[in-house]
Amino acid sequence: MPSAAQLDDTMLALADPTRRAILKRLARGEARVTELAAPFDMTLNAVSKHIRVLERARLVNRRRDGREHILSFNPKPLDEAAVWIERQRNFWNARLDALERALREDDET
Amino acid sequence: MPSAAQLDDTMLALADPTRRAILKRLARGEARVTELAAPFDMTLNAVSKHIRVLERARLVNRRRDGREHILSFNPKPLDEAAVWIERQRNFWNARLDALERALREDDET
DNA sequence: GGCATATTATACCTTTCGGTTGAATAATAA
DNA sequence: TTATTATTCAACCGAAAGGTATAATATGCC
Repeated sequence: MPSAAQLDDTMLALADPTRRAILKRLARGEARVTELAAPFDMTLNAVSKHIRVLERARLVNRRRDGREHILSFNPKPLDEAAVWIERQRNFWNARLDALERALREDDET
Repeated sequence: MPSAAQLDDTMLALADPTRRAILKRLARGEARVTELAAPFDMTLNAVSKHIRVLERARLVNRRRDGREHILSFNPKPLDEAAVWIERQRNFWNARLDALERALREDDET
């Protein structure tokens, strides 16, 4: 059961194209900060901040190897977000099913 | 193929507990603005703004009936968000599978 | 030691967020 | 017509987002 605050953090982290791109990259394997920053037309500092947002959401873990910080992907919060989304979809579908049932009953009278 | 901007809007809309609660309510059926606002300890105006954010993300549709605005749930952007999340998870799992295969091959030598 | 490299910290700026209050608009009811 | 009800609009506020430039902190290398 993901807390509301955890979902807030996760969704917020996903609500930015730079951060989604970083995650995409990390889903394929670890990387250092500089490597992650390379594709982007912004300061290393800005990317560093984006990484911190991803860390706050626990989507990214940091390990230090000398002066290099090595980032890795943690899918767990993504799972929790997916569960929330799936649940709403289920409620929605259940409602449509009930509506359909009701219409069918109506037909039979 | 959801545009980056569409995903931005969707994720941002989901990154707030009030808006998630509103969506949850709407997944069970339409409601008016006042009805949606009732459970929350904030101004009707604030809720009205949250609804606008949900509309911008196309998660909510508005229909007018006299002076009442009737809001309904649109699951489409939720589907697109789920697809994005699922895709990252797949990349991640593929990577783990490859790692496992590599380890197994190593065993056989 | 001294210099280059990897990364964060701090301070600052502009825009957006989430909320408020108070006024405007539109539709219904008396 | 005059209230009352449903909703938005507009202005404002403090806090956070997303970016910059510059300084600080480690670590690695000669």
